[in-house]
Amino acid sequence: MIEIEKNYDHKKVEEGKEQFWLDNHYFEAMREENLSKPPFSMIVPPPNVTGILHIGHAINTTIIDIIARYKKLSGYDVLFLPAMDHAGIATQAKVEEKLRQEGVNKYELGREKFLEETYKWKDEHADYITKQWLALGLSMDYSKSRFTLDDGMQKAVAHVFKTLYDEGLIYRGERIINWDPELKTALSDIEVVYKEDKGEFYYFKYWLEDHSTYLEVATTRPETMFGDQAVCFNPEDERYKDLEGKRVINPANGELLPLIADRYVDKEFGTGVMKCTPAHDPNDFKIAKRHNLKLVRILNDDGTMNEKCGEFNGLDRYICRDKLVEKIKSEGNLLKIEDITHNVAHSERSHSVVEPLLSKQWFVSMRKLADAVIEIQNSEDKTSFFPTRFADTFLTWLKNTDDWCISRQLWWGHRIPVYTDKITGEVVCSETPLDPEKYSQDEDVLDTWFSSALAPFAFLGWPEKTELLERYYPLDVMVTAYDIIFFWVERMAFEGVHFTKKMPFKKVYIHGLVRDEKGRKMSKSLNNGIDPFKVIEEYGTDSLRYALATNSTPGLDVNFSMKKVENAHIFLNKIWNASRYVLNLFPEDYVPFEIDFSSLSPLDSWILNERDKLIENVKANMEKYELGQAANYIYNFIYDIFCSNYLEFSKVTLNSDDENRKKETINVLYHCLKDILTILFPFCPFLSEEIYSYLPFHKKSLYEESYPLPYDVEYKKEDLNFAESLVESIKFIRNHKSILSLAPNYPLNLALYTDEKTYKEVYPYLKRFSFAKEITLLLEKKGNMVHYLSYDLSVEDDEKAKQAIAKRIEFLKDAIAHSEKLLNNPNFLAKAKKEKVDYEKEQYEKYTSELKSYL
RNA sequence: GGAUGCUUAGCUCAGUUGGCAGAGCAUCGCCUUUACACGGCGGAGGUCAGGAGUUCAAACCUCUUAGCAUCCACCA
Repeated sequence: MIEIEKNYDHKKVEEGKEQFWLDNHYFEAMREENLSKPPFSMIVPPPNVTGILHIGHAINTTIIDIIARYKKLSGYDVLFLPAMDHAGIATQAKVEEKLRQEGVNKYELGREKFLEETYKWKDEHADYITKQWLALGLSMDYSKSRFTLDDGMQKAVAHVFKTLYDEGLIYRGERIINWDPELKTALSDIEVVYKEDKGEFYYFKYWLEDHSTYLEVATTRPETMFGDQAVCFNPEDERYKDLEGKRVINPANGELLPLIADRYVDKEFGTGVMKCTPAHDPNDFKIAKRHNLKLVRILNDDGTMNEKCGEFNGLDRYICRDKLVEKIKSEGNLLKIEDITHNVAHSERSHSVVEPLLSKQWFVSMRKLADAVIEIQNSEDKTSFFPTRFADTFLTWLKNTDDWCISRQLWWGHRIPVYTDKITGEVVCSETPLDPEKYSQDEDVLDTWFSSALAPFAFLGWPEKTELLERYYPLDVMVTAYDIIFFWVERMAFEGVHFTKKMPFKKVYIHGLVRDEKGRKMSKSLNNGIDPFKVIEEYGTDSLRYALATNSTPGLDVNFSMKKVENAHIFLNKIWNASRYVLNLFPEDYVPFEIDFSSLSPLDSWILNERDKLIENVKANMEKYELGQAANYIYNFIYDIFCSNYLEFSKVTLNSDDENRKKETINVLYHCLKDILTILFPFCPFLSEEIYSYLPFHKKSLYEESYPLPYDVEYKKEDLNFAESLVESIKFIRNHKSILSLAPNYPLNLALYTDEKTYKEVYPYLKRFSFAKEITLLLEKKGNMVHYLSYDLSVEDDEKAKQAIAKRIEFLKDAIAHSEKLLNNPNFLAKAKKEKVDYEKEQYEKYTSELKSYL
C-alpha cells in the first residue's frame, strides 16, 4: 500500500522538481549522449530587463516549453535558449525615473556612472526574471543564457553594422523622423502609437502681400507656423490658380510666403489651401524637396520653441500654441476654431506627443533587404506561419516598409561604431574600438531591435562558426505573439537572410495576447494585471500552464481568469486521485509485462484502442501547434474514458476471481497510466513527474521515457462494440431511472436477450453500475427491449418504463426520418461519397429493425 | 482609407478534409456507490449575428450587410 495524500497539493508536488531536472542536465542541449538525435531548436523572445514577467510572458514561454518537452520525449536533442533584452528606451526611461526620484540628474551623473546604475538595475531584474522562469517550470538551457548587450552580441552587432555600412545599406541622413521630446531621442516608425485625441482646428487669415484679400488656411499645430515656408494649393484648383507666384503674409511672424501649386494638396479637404512646414512634417518635407524650399526647424530637443520663434523662444510648444493663437486673434487674423478628433502620434514608451522633425540620424536602407526576404517567401524555402494568415501580415509589411531609423539619442545600448578623426575629420566605421585619443565615437546608440534582430544566429555564436550555430541554425520554430511581428520577426528575417542566406526559422507560430476575463487589455491603469507568481502560489505552475494552454486557440487572444486556473486544478486533482487508485492496485511482486493482444478482454481492447486514438490525435495536433486541441483530447480521454468508464469497469474485473484477467487488467492499467503521464508531461510536468515516481519500475525521470506510439494492432471489432454497448446500456438504465424519478441506486429488474457468452460477460458490469436486483437471460425476445450492438436490454415491466422506451422510439423515428430523407434523394445516392451512402444505409437498417421490434 | 479577426447554450469558448451542434462554468433534479464532495449520475438549455449563393448536404466554402476588436496608413 503506497501512502499518497488524498488531495493534490501543488506545493508539495512542485517543490524541488525544477532543481532535480537541472541537476540531471535534462534541459541542456548538445550533450554527448544526445548527439545522435536530430536537433530541434527554439529561443525565447527575450523579455525586457525593464520589469518582471507578466502573464503574457507566461503564455509564450509555456507554449515553447510544452513544445520543447514534447520534442524531447519524441526523441530530439532540444535546444531551448534563454535570453534577455536590454530594452534601450524602456530601461533607460525607468532608470532615469528612478534617478529623478532620488534627485539625481543624469547629465550631472555622466554617461559612465549612468550606465553603471543601469547595469545594477539590469542585474536585479535579470535575477528576478530567472527566478520566474524557474518557477514557471521552463526547461531552458540556462547554461547558454544570453543577453542582447553581452560581449558576443557586441561583436555581432559591430560586425553587422560595419558590413551594412560598407555595403551602403546603412547611411546617415537628414530626414523627418519621429522625435520624443520627453526622452529626447529619435524613434522608429513602429515605436509611435496613434491615439484619437480631441484637438482644435484653427483657421487663420493669410493676407496677400498687397492686402487685397486673404486666404483661409487651417492647422492643428499653429506653433509650427514659425517654420512655414510656403502656402500650397492643388494646381487643378480653379479657385487659386491665378495666385501662383504671389506671396502671402504669415500671421505668426509677418514673413512673406510664396504661393505654390503641388499635387499633394487635396482640393476637397478644408479650404483647399495648406501651409507647408518642411522641417516638421514628412509630407511638407517632400513638397519642399520638389520646390526647393528652405528647411527651418523651430523646436528644441525638449519640445520648447527655439530662437526662430521670436518672443516665444524657450516656451513649451503647447504654451506657445495658446499664446500665438491669442496674439493672432488680437490682430484680427483668427477666423474660427473648430473642435476635432484626430489621430495624434504618441511615443510608445514615454506616451508624450511625438514631434515629426528634421534630424540627422542613421538609417538602414530597407528595400534591398526586404526584397530578399520576399523572394525567399515566394520560393520553396519559405518559412511557414501558424496560423497561415500571418504570412500575409508579414509580407505586406516587407512590401511597404520605409527605411529604418536606427540611431537613438540614449546611453543604454549598443553604441554606434562610427568614429571621427579628431584632426582630419575623417569618418571611419570600425568593428573594434578606435583610440579615443585620436577618434571621437558617435554619441548615439542603436535601436534595441537592431541587436535582437540578430538573436537566432548571434545567440548561437555567430559571427564565429560555432558548433551550436552549425547544429541548431536555423531555428525550428519561433513562438511569439502577434504584437511583435513587425518589431522583431520581420527584422530577424531580413537580417537572417542577408547574413546567413536563409530564413532564421523554419516555422513561426503566432499566439494571441492574454486579456482579463472581460477581454480588456491588462494594464496598470485598470489594475487588472495578473501576476503569474500569485497564480502559482495559489494553484501551482501546472494548473497555470494547463489553463494557459487549453484555453488558447492559435493566433487569438485569451481571456484569462483565475476561474480557469481553478478548473485546471480540479482536473489535476482528478488525475491525482485516479493515479492514487491505480497505484494501489499493483501487488508486491508486480512486474510490468508486454501486452498480449491475442488474449485481451473486450474492455481492455477498448481502452487500448482509445489510447491509440488519443496518441494519434494528440500528435497530429502538436505538430500543428494546436495545443488547446491536443489538451482537449487528453482531457476527454482521462476524464471520460479512463476515469469515468475504464477505472469503474476495472473494479468489476478486479473483484472477480478470474486471476488471469485480473493480471491483464492491472498490467493494462499500468501501461495506460504511464502513457497518460508521459503525454501529460509537456503540459503539467510537475504533477506527472511526481506520480511517475510512484510507479513501479520507473526510471529516474519521465524525461528518460519516450513518447508513446499507437500499438500496431487490429482490435477485434466485436470487442469494441461490446464495450460501447456496455457504456450505452448503463447510460440507458441511469437515464431511465432519472425519468422515473428513481434513486440512482434503486434496484431494478433487467432482462437481457443475448447469447449466454455475452450474458456472462455483461452481467457483472450491469449488476454493478445499474444496481440491478436481478438480471435475467432471455432466450426468446420479448417486447420493450432497447437494442444495443451486442445485445438487447429491457427494464422491469413498469407502466412508467414505457416512457423510457417512448423516448427511444422518438429518437429512432427522428434518426430514420433523417436517413430516409437522404436515401430517397436520388442526387444524394448519385453524388455523395460511397462511404457516406453505405453508412446511411446501415444506420437506416439498424434503426428500422429496432423500431419494428417496439411496435 | 486599407487589411485581418471575431459573432455558436445564461457566461467563457471549442468545433481538425462540408455529413443529425460540443466542453467547462452556471443552473435544475438525484446520490456520502470502498480513487476523487476539488466527487458521482442524470436533465434542461442553440434559427451557429442577418441575408443571398454554391452543394445531394453548410456553423464550416463564396458574396453581402451589421456589430465588436485589432493592425497598417494618415489630410494639413
